[in-house]
Amino acid sequence: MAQGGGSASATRPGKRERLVSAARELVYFKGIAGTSLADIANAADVPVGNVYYYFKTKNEIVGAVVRTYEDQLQTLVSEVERRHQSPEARLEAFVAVLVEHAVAATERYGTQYGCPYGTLSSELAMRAEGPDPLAATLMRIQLDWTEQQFRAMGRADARDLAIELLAAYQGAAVLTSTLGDAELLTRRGQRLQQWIDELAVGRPAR
Amino acid sequence: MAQGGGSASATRPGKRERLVSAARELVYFKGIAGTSLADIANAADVPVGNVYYYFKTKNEIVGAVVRTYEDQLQTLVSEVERRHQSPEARLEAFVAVLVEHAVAATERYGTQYGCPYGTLSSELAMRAEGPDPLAATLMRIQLDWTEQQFRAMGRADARDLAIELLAAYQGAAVLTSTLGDAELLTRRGQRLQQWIDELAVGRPAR
DNA sequence: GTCTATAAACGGATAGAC
DNA sequence: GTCTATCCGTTTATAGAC
Repeated sequence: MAQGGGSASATRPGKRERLVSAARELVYFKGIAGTSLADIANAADVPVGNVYYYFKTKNEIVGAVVRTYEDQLQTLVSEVERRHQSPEARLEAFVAVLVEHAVAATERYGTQYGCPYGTLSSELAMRAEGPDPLAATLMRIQLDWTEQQFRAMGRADARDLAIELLAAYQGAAVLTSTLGDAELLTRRGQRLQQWIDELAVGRPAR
Repeated sequence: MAQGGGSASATRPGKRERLVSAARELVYFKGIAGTSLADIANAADVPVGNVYYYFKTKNEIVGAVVRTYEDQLQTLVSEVERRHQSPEARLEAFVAVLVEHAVAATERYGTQYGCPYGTLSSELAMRAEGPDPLAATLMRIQLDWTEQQFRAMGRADARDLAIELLAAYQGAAVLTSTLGDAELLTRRGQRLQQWIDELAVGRPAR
């Protein structure tokens, strides 16, 4: 299968990586359905038909993009765990990074976009007939890790809190992109961090 | 323009209404991009090419769908205001209806779908170049009404609370559809109502 | 006013030359 | 292993018959 899988030590950028990278960007901005293979190939500076040498189907490219996000999330939480000791500090840092990413995308381009994980997962869930495991993965990774932090804080309702936190962030991202208000996400992120703080201080059951 | 606009007293179902109704359903389940004019015409029992007699373009149909949702939201809040006096009761009823709608859609079909307003608005925001007023309308209507209720409760931070409430609901809808967990939305809805209760009781600033 | 037939463009995907 | 040329289905949209 071509020249090495994903994170292998390649000798150069590699067309496969370029394709996935371009696909990720385009899918984030225009959605899966709104992104054609020609768009991807064009953005990656790869001949159109040549795409099929690296991926047998469009869905396979989307799968690779999801895989990229999985890795990114894994790296993200590892980094957060390395830099912060307490679960509450880790959660706050996690929220901060998510918000930063979205804001960074906004500054690079004109309009306001939502959470990459959320929009991609939503579209995957919609295009699938029944429940789609691929659509759930990214959310579940975040959910599991967040729950773990709340549990480390001694919360018995860790799962519910994890759902509450992620839902709050995802919803804020939706409002941000639909209203086109970049500041909304930042403000909501700060309030979420405040909420985490309050949970950490005491108030056992809420 | 054919036989009467929207809510006029027509003599029969009418093809235009059938088209919009079919479009609304399909767009909810498959998204705008995932729904073709042939799908819509087929579901509405209208010849494919004939669609263009009623709508000049696909975007126009989508616009009509959005318009439908606007009316539905207007009816919804009017009904809620008629049935409930206190702002907190109104907010709780509003949340209850939103959750009910999503759950009803789940029971009619197999899989779990998100909030119709949210998914549609998100897709509209994504397909537009710059900020899209159409994408913002549905959210803004809900936001304004919700803010109004919080203000009636004497909250100075009414706008922030409105954003918090809607974001919490939208996020729960995203998680629900991506995880395929129907119960999640119901549970989150109950917690939101509880939260509204607590705000009503006292705790002025939070 | 209603519908059929069809155009024009684009999408994903393939065969096969280099 | 890399790229070109192309096929075929689908999609939006139109022209024009009834």
